[in-house]
Amino acid sequence: MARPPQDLLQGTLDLLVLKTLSWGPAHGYAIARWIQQLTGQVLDVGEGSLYPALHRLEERGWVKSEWQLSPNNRRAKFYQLTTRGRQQLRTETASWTEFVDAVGKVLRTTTQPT
Amino acid sequence: MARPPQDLLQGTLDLLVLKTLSWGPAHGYAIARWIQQLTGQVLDVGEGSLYPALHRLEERGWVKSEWQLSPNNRRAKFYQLTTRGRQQLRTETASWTEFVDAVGKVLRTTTQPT
DNA sequence: CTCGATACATCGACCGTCGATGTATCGAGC
DNA sequence: GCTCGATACATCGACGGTCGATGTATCGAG
Repeated sequence: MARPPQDLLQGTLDLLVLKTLSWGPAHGYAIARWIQQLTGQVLDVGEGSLYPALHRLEERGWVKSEWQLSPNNRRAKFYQLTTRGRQQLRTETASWTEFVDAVGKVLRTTTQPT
Repeated sequence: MARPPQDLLQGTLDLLVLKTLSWGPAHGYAIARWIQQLTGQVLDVGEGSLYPALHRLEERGWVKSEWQLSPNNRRAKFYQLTTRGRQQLRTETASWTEFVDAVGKVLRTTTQPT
């Protein structure tokens, strides 16, 4: 009933994934675990959300993928940012900041505007 | 193509509306204009999003409505927070903060976690 | 040999957003 | 009187992203 931070994930997943990939190439499973770990379980990216997102990003030309072997000797599809993806990351980061600031303005307001 | 802050509105509209109503009763049209004004046009709450949201909040018992006359002498439905709505506002504000912090953590990270 | 973790993927249901569209009234200006 | 823009409500269908469930397969540990 109480809205968990989960539901806020909307529209932010792409940004999160792009940012994660800016640290270097990675495969999906690792991305999900890093985000979860970094945020202390606050953000839990389900695989059912992540893989579609990854495919979406690839289709838009922001990432490209390549099959490789993970450090654990398992086959894994490694994703890496493209040039356009890097540009997109900048754009989305800026939008995110602008958005958070805007919401912050409303949350900090205590009296009715005239 | 570039994701406008608009698309981030997801899941935040309820919070925004609840907060707006915490300043005192208001009708839908005014809520939309206040948010738009406060954020310098960054957030543009369409009426097609706002009215469903308002009805949703009412159905959940977080706001209640009453027909009255606006200062301009037009009929308008004034919404006001209920006790449970006030509680909900607190909860959602906390979630929002937690979420923003979590995303911030990821955005501020520059190296791959181990 | 089994089990848990790793790793990929797809599917349908669900829900909220958004643009378009419609109605009606008030006050201002001509 | 008339028209027009702003005020104010509302609904609709299309769209898109998220999520839980489910399925597959492999590796290494015990």
